[in-house]
Amino acid sequence: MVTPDSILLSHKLRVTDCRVDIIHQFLDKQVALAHADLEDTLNNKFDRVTIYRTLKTFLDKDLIHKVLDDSGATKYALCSQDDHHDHSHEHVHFKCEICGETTCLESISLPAIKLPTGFLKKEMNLLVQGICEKCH
Amino acid sequence: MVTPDSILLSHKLRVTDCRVDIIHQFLDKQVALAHADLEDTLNNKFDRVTIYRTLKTFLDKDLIHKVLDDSGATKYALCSQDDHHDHSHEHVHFKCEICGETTCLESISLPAIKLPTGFLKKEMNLLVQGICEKCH
DNA sequence: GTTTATGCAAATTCTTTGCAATACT
DNA sequence: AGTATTGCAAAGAATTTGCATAAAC
Repeated sequence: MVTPDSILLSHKLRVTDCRVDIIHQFLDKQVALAHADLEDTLNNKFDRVTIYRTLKTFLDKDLIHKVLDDSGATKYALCSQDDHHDHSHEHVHFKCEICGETTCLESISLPAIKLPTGFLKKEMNLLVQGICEKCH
Repeated sequence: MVTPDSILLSHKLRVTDCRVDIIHQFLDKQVALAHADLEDTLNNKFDRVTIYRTLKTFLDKDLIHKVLDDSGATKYALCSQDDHHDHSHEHVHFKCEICGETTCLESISLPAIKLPTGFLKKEMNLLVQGICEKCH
């Protein structure tokens, strides 16, 4: 079973309140979160700086990844905990222009893209924008 | 022929030095530019604030569009000046992780994506990251 | 002449850094 | 006990706002 503690331990990170709470947020809400979202939800339980540092640590340890967004704010989402070995970052995300939420569309796979000669592909991110089921 | 002046006039914007210079940058370099890039290149010719406001105006008038980037900096590129009518924003961009440049791959078209029920697609952006021809 | 854009100053917001105190293993 | 994490203060970037001056039409 996937819990904040098991995620932290498997990534060789110490179990602290702040880290557990932040992972909880990602597990609960199945949407991408920005620093400000976490600050709001955890309402002053932790210092703003601690949240910044926690996100950076998670990013370094490949526990979360950045989610593209055109709003200017950097958003993050949990990396899939299954494929620890092949660290494929092929993501399809959907951003609703009404509620602003970004959801990860795990079910959809990215089609192959043929790049011009000389270009080497390492990672692909597809962001679809429109209106989500809830706001429809 | 596409000139800064013609672009400005067709978008019902006044022709000013700052606007002309910024459009020149976009036409010259065929890569996405951030505010800081423009500030550097135009080296103190215009106030930092004026560049911010110019970018916002261009964005509002659909003269430029945001280009997705995971670095945190907001990047922009000219909208294609041909299809003024069908304002399709289907973009494929390539970001080199060595030089950091983002190029618009006009030649590549985006494959169709089938969204789950209830989702309405309006815009799609594909960002491919890797190593570009120059840095190869 | 009227309207819009610019420059400057200053206010906000966002993010990072240093260091002592605290919590984790 | 030893190492990593947190909170606080403060510094540094990035972005926005107000207002008087200057430029465009």
